[in-house]
Amino acid sequence: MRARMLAVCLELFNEHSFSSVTIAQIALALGMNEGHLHYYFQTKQQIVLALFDDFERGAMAAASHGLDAPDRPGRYVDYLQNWFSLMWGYRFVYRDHRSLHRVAPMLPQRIAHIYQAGQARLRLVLDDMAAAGLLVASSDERASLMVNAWIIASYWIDYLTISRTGKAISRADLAEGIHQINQLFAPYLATGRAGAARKPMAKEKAR
Amino acid sequence: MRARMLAVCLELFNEHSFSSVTIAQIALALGMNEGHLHYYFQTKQQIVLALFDDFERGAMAAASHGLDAPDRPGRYVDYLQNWFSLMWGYRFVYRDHRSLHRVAPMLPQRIAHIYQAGQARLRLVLDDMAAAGLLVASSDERASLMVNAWIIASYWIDYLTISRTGKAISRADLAEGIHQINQLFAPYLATGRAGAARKPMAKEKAR
DNA sequence: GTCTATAATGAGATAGAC
DNA sequence: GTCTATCTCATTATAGAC
Repeated sequence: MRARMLAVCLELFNEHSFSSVTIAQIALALGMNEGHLHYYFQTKQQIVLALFDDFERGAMAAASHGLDAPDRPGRYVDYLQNWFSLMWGYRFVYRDHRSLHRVAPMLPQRIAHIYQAGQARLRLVLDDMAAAGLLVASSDERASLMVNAWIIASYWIDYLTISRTGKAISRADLAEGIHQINQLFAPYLATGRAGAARKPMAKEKAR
Repeated sequence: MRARMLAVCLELFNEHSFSSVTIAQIALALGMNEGHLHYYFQTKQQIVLALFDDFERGAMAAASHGLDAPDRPGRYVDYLQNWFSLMWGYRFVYRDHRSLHRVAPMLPQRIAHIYQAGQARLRLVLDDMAAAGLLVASSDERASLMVNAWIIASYWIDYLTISRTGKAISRADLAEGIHQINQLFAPYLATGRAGAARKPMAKEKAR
């Protein structure tokens, strides 16, 4: 039962927003009484914390995805898609983190922690790629790339939502975001259209 | 009087957030009575609309900044700093646009419009730079660069705020954001450290 | 113009019958 | 477990005296 309730809440929060979805609306969607909902979750905070636990687990898993197979080809693509997929599934966390903050003041710290862990892992992926000769970028360049990639990925959905006012966006629109990230890396890729034009210099060492 | 009130509101909204700052707090900061505040602005919507008008004007001005002197050296730097400065001055608009939406449902459209206009102008700047030989990037590459630059710029403050939980961020932290944008363009710059490594190919035409 | 009530909402949460 | 009724609380907005 709890699982179904959380699934419905996730759906509603993602589709609308955390603050605009009231307990009454959740109860309605569940076909249960408003008061009865409090039988399972006393407060709205408990709902959001339960959902956030799932998100946190997913984020940690996505961040570590493929760390065991550093030089598998296509790992980079998998990694990106995995990450975008998670962000789509829990887009309310990104979009509404300020209203979440209001009802669950401990979340910002946990979000910051996820950011740190995720960015550290992403950095490792880039370092691996550099070591494998797939990416030609200095340590500083990799640092900038990592931050820029992180920002574009994290805010892609929000950016799209604002740009296309009115029109709803779908999971399919993530592809465009992935394309933007690819374009970010293109100049540094050892293979590929744009990267071909850039010859690594002697002073640029992989590590 | 209205001007002073708006200045105080802007300050409060930027510092805290639109939704968490109540009419009572605004009145307190102004040293006036809560009821009396409604004498100047009947609703909170009117306050936010007045502030948004200013932001909109600023945004349009910043977007057009230097369009008349296409090839002035340093124009690019000016443009960026101007834009970041505006975003800092009205950061509550970026940060709290969802709560603004709630009280002023017409804002999303106006924000989308500003995005469109701003992005179109930014695209012109990049085209100018390409035409002047400062930027070596195909039309597609410029399109991607524009979007990525827009996203990084628009969300830099939010990104920092989340990353550095607890610690307040200041106007000085914008420099780092500008650095990230510069790094984004670096591989495509005809001059500059990273760009030096990238030789333009014959098939890459400026336009 | 300025203030003191006070109304009007809208939401989350609780008590207690069944 | 499920429902009805109610409480509390914050916040915006209004009415009207001065």
